[in-house]
Amino acid sequence: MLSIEQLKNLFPDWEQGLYESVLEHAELKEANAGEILLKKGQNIKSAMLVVEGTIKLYQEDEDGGEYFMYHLNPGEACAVTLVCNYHHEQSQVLAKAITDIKFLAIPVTYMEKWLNEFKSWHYFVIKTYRSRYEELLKTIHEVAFKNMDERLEFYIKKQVDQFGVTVKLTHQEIANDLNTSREVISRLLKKMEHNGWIKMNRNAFDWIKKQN
Amino acid sequence: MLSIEQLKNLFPDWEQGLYESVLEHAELKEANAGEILLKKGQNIKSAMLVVEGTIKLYQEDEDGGEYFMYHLNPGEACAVTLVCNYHHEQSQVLAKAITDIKFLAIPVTYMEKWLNEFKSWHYFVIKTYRSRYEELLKTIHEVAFKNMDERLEFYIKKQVDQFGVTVKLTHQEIANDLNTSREVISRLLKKMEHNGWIKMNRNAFDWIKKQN
DNA sequence: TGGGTGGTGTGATAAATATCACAATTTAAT
DNA sequence: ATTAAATTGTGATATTTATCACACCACCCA
Repeated sequence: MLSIEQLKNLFPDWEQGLYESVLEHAELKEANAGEILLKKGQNIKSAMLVVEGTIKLYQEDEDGGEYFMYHLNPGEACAVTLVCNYHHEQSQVLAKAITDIKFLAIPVTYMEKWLNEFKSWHYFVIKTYRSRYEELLKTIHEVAFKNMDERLEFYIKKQVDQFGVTVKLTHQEIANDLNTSREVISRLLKKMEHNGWIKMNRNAFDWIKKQN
Repeated sequence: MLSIEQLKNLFPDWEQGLYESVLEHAELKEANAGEILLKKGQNIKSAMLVVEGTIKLYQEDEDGGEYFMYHLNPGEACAVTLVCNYHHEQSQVLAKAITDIKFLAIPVTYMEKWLNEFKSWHYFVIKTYRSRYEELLKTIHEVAFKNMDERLEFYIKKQVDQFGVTVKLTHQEIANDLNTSREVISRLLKKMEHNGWIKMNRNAFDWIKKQN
């Protein structure tokens, strides 16, 4: 299990009692890069708090299409699984481990209990929802108003923020995340290379565009 | 001002003290159909709880494009304005009165105070965020995966749920809400008419498609 | 009653993206 | 080293949506 100091580093705004209750009742789980942590339609039985690694949240179409929404990092919670007051909630989204990860799984019963006991848990839940709500707003803005070239740039920048200037993704993987085809991404990346925005390698490229 | 009974009807899950505090500190405001209640980039100084009428939440592009997200009805709160703990938050979205409306404006200072005093306010805020988060998920699903014909059907159904089977909107208004052009909507509606899904009139049409 | 005005219909064309086909290249495996 | 698999490049074509141009029609109103 985690030490209370580790918990405090990850979640600095909590109350003392909350740390103790988390240590007592949450389960520390691990998953490997590539594992699906949350399927569409799956019943939610515990909340997920990221301890280590990165999780990707995305939507899935009936025909297998995907659309990337945002990443979850250590110290963040999966809003979808914070189903206070709602039992038997079904997930509308997918969560996949991008790296090897560790996370705390909190049974829904305790999530509700803590709402009554810990103010800091309340704030944490609200803060989580608010920040994810804002991520979704950005996603809608992109997909509703922008063409693929701009959406690709937006996507790459998120990858760069997350993992650094070397983006280790194949064209196909990017195309999946943006619900388009590999050819489209290949052509747009080639154009970015001509413009001097990226330096391409096999299975990866570097983002070298100077901002403004 | 409202009576405490009206408040209880609108927000049945609150504590007694919360009703009283709302009556004391919230301002009951009115607005006419068509009025913009929240502009993009506007500083949020009070939360909006709908008492009467319907509010439309949508996003705006830099080039004037729009995209409809969801409606707010009596008993619901605008998630964007529930900026607990965050001061000087800027709105990323627009809110417009679709009908004449009445709403309660709650100063941010009280919103935070109530988080400490009333459990039911906490639940209300969390519930609000959760339901709006889910609306945004649906919106992303439509705009990321569906063609305009399906998005139009999805849109019309939301209008029907809100205002009944007679949709009183011009093709241009629908086109604005879906960030497309009037011609596209006209042609798709014509197709729906041929398929027997709608009966068209001037400035309005009836949704007559039988479900499944 | 005869213009406006706003709403709708529709063809022609352009632009963005999707899809198909296949070549070329790099890496991994034997 | 040689083959197989994965990745990328690229032309051709189809589909979807956007844009332009203009006709037509209903309704208000001076």
